[in-house]
Amino acid sequence: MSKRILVVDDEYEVVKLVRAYLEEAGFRVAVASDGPSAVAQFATYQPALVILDLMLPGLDGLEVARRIRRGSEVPIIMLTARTDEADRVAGLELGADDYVIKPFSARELVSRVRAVLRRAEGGLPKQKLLEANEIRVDLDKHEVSVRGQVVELTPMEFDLLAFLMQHPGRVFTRLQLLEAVRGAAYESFDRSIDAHIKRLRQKIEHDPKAPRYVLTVFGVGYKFASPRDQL
Amino acid sequence: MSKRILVVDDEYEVVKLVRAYLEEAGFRVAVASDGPSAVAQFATYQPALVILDLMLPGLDGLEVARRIRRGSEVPIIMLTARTDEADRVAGLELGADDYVIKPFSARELVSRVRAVLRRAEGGLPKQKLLEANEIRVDLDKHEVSVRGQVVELTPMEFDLLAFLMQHPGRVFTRLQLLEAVRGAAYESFDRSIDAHIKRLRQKIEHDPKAPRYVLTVFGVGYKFASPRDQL
DNA sequence: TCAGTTTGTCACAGATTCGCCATACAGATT
DNA sequence: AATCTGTATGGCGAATCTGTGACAAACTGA
Repeated sequence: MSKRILVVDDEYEVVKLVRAYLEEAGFRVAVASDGPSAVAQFATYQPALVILDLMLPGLDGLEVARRIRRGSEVPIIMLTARTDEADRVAGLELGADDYVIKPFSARELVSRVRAVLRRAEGGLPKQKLLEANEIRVDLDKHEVSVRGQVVELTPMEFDLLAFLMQHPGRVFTRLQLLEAVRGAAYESFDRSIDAHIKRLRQKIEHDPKAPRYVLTVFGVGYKFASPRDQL
Repeated sequence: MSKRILVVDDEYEVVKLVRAYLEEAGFRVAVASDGPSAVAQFATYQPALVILDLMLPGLDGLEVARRIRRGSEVPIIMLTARTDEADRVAGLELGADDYVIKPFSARELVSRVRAVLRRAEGGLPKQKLLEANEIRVDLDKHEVSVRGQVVELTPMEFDLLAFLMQHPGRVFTRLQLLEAVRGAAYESFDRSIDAHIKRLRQKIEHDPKAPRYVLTVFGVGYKFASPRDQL
């Protein structure tokens, strides 16, 4: 009972490669090369997962995602261009389960497919709401609130907070944070993280001078307070 | 215990730059400028990762990759020209783990190297929790607790403790400890270790005067008590 | 284009940690 | 016991790390 996967991309070479890898990994694969046929294929083929290029002729990739989401909770992995921050955010807002930045390695793609499927069938309801005491992050709505008050964060601030909250207690170096939030292609010095942390604290901490959530680990980096710490 | 990386490229300037960045990032680097010597170097040097230019004189880069793959699962990062979609795809088919498009930023390359290595070794479950009786060290959270009580350590103290606990029972000289904790070429008086040990004991030992965990080996150095000793 | 955001960088102040010294203590050697 | 070598400790200035405000650059959306 191998799983079915729908691959939507208009570059023949990419499709061929991805298909080969996925089939080798034991999946059954269907392919669509444009938006309308993707939607059609999805309806008839009922895949367990969709891999979707955001750049499509005809119907835009985001639009395809929207239509699929309209009637299904199927996991979606987005393929995006390296630079396209805006698309990435938009994709996540639509509930993409993961995204892979082009150019990607086929190996990596397969391992992400496995990871996403594992998560999906693990019965774990997708974690789209991060909470810690009085702070709430809604990944779907891309919205943060503190004590019920909605707080406006910049993309960088939001990504930082979301990432840290997904690993409470764990310490990350500035480089790790840059990489997590900006991908491998970042071009800035790691101290720029300090500035973002500062701005973030000013927006979500009650007393930014004595932070309770976004904590500094001297000589290492930053972490989100683990539940115990917040007491 | 820094990782070895093999860089294969025929452009001297590129190699020089990449090597400088990688070494600064703490890797050891070997270089080859053509296919045959790349294969030879790979065999003798046994790197943890290979960075491979697809455009090589003599033996083609793809061929090099094929030969390396024949006997090894070592991660490979390909360097490709921007335009060459076909090569890119071919490279991935051979199981390259990532590829970087020329011209690339050296910084990006380094961070991709880190990412690929992290993924590669991520497979093996690594010991991220060190325990000994009542002392617990969580490497991820960068947190130490004694009898459930969290203890604040400075970076030096934390690194020392973590290192010693990873080799319980084994004795290290002060110089070895300095090197392990501060990296190879570190100049400082090895007696400074004494001070760190002292402060460490005061934080984690029940009776710092009669330590049970961080033990002195007279005339040699220090060790973490082996399980037997702690009884 | 232009105004308003967002982000990156710099410089400096404040906080923390480290290296090292002087000295006291402990273990080895005769 | 006397002596010598090695280790522990307290403390202080130097070195390192972080927080912050200011400003410039990059980016967005009208």
